[in-house]
Amino acid sequence: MINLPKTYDPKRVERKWYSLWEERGYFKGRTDTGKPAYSIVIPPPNVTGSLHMGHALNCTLQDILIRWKRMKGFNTLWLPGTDHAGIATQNVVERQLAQEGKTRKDLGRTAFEKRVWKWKKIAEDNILSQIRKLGCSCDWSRQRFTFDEGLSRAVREVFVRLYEDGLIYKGEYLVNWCPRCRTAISDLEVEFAPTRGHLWHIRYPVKSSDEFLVVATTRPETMLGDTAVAVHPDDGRYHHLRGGTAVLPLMDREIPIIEDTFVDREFGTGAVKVTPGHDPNDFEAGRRHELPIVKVIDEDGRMTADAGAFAGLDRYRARRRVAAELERLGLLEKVESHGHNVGRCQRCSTVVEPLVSTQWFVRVKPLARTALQAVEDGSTVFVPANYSKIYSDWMTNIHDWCISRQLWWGHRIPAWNCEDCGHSTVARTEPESCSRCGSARPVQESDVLDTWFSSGLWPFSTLGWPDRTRDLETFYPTSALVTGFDIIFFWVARMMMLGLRFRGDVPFGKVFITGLVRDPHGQKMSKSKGNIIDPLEVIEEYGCDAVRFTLAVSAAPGADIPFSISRMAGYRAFCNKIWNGARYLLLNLDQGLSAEEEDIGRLWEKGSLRLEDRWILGRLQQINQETERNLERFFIHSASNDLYHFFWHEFCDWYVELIKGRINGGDTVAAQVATHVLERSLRLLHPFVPFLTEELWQRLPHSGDTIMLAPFPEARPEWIDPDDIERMTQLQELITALRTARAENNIDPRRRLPAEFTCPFLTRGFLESQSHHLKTLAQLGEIEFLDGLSREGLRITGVANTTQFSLRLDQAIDLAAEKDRLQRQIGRLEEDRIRLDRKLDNENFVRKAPAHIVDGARRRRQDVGTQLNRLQDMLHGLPEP
RNA sequence: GGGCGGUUAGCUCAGCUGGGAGAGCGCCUCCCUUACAAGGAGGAGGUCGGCAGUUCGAACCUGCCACCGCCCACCA
Repeated sequence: MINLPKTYDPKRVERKWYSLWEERGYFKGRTDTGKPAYSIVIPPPNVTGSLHMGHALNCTLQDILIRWKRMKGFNTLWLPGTDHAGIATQNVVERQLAQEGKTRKDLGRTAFEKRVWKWKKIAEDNILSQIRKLGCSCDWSRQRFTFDEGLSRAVREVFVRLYEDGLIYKGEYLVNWCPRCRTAISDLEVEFAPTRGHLWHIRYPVKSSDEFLVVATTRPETMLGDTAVAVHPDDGRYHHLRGGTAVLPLMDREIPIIEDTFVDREFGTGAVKVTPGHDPNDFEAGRRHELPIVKVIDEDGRMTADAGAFAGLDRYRARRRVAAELERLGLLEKVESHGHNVGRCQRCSTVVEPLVSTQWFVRVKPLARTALQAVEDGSTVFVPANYSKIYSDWMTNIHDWCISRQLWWGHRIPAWNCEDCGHSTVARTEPESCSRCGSARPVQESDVLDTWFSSGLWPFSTLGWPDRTRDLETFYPTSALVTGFDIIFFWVARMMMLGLRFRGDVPFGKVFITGLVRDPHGQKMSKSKGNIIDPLEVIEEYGCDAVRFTLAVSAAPGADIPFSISRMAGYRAFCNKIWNGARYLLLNLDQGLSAEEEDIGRLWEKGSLRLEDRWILGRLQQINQETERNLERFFIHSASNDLYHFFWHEFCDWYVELIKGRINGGDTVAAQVATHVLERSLRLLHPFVPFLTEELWQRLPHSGDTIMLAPFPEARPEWIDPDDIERMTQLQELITALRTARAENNIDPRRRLPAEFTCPFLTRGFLESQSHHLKTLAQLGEIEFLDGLSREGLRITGVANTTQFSLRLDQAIDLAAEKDRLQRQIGRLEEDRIRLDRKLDNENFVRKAPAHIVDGARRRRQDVGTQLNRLQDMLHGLPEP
């Protein structure tokens, strides 16, 4: 006897199967097969901590795709790995050090790097075990890390080639600087937030005049670095000052009054102080007008020696002091409250300081052109499609990318600076001498690369590039990328540019953009709100398959996902339902029964199948087709939802209930069909709920070692018979109407009631053939078919489609309630009748609408008429209360 | 300042190519019927944000408006 517990126990099952799958090498991609490849590279999680719900969603979706394609016979590869995440990881470790009262400088670079590597190991082990707990079928033999030996080689190769092609340059420019992280960051790493501040109006004396030029600024401390005042060339108010000079207060520096169209005449006084050293606009203006740059704020956010009396002060302190000093001198005209955007460091929220420094940049325009083209011509397709516009807009307006970081954790820039002539020699390996002056004293650049530089290579660096490997040949370009909208620019765009540049082909054919996983009320999950749901905790409590299914069914493309615990409980129940549906069949099955497609085909041809068999087989084919279609277009929410409904509410609720009598009577046909449908359903469900389906599949008759490698079912459209499905629907509606009538009259569900039916001739034949089902599922006794219903005795009555029924009672019912029920039903039908009449009376509708729509309306109108007549009849037939 | 998305049942959301408004959870009634109480049967609940237009027909297409959210942008 088969021993299956009454409820599904995920823990036991999950432990068992994952290690077996992995040990047997089922996850491995191959290079020695003629099968078409389907590959995905994981968006590598940062080694900063543990996985959150977003990762769980992302991984689940990828695993669904990979498992599906694997079953479809593709040579699949899902390549896992992690990201060294430069600045983010360095910050994590620095925080740990701070707990010990230390800074990274106390350790020194080498010891600090060692410390980060130690942490990396811990975080990575943790992350990888979490990915395994999610059931992900990654090829662990190909696991990569953005900072491992091979990938570092790829990074150097790319850097050198870009440099040689003139696409990387070093120079002194204004960059975004984080004074806390003490590094330059890219434009993307600055997050702007509306902030309430002030607008200081400052009087700049005009040289050789009593006049003042009033400028407005939100950052008075930067005035110390002003090297001009700008007005609009068409601004009549200032024409008399053309070519003039202003005297910078506090510094007593003479600065020119320049004219430039970047000035907005409407804003403030129409005169702008120009600080090329600390403002992006002013920097540009400074270059146009060849203005000197005075750097008054340093890398720590303190005032430099060039800030005169304010040197050494923190920038905010300096702001207050400058304002106070101006006030004292009567040069502060007014201070207004002012709202504006302030940029902060993405990693630490410190207010970013624009300052001039020497950095390395990628000239991205040439790269962006190809990357733009590839999306326009459909080589890479975004799902949902509207993201391609967001991508294109960004690519079109792209600025050069600052790639150097003054950090310790990351790929050292492969450039060696000459101690003698200052030249940078860029090379794949350490050069013996300076490439310009030949000096033997080149020292490697201490800066590291932006972490996205290495992740931008991920789709090919992980496959062995720059070597020409079988892996590259087989799996590049990858098939799909699954990722969040938040890293389209950071990551997707860079991969597109670099993939096209170095592989001559897009890195992926499809980009599936997922939304944000939110808390059950649609709020963003965050530590401060305390509403974080830990994937591991819910897996522990509800089982991996329930968590996966919840994520899958919620994942409408591009939409955010409120992760609902109550919903997950519902899907855990679904897992249990699958378990018990299978359990029922297994407990009642003959061992050795064969339920392969050919067996069912023979039964079909011999005509041994009954209506319910043909119906469920037809529905299975339809669901199979739909699942395929939906997965193909990344409608994972629809695919999973359809399967849910089919398995539970069609297979279990109807089919299994319909055949119980046959099963008890030893009908092997029913057993075969049921087993077949179950086995196919498990395969269809496997990508979504891998553990449960494997566990059950192993107990069913089949060939093969694992459901993972069993073929994904292919629909047989010839098994879809619309007539069967239509008739079955009618039967279901009648049974439901009978149940409703009983329930609403509070009839004991166990009591069998004798029934009379009146219906059209054709329906009668059909119902007679299905009367056993009516008896079982609606708890009926004797059934009679009459031309008109008799009226004697106590009865409850009802109607479904064209069939009228009457159930004889031997107990009193609440006549008022029954009357009320009939009237409600009549009311609803009356509304339908009016609506349909209006439609059909409309000549235009009849003339212009497609024939099948008009026919459908006519048929419905007829049915509604019949039902109404019958209900009226019944209502009048009710005895007075 | 530009761009994108959303507004559907008490809650959270589906609704594909325009043609009888759906799911899960919650709520109410009945039932522990030997697959499953993490279950079964039934029920209540919606002017599909507003207005206008296109159409025989609009939750769906178009325009305007309102509110919410997101992204991008150098307004001192």
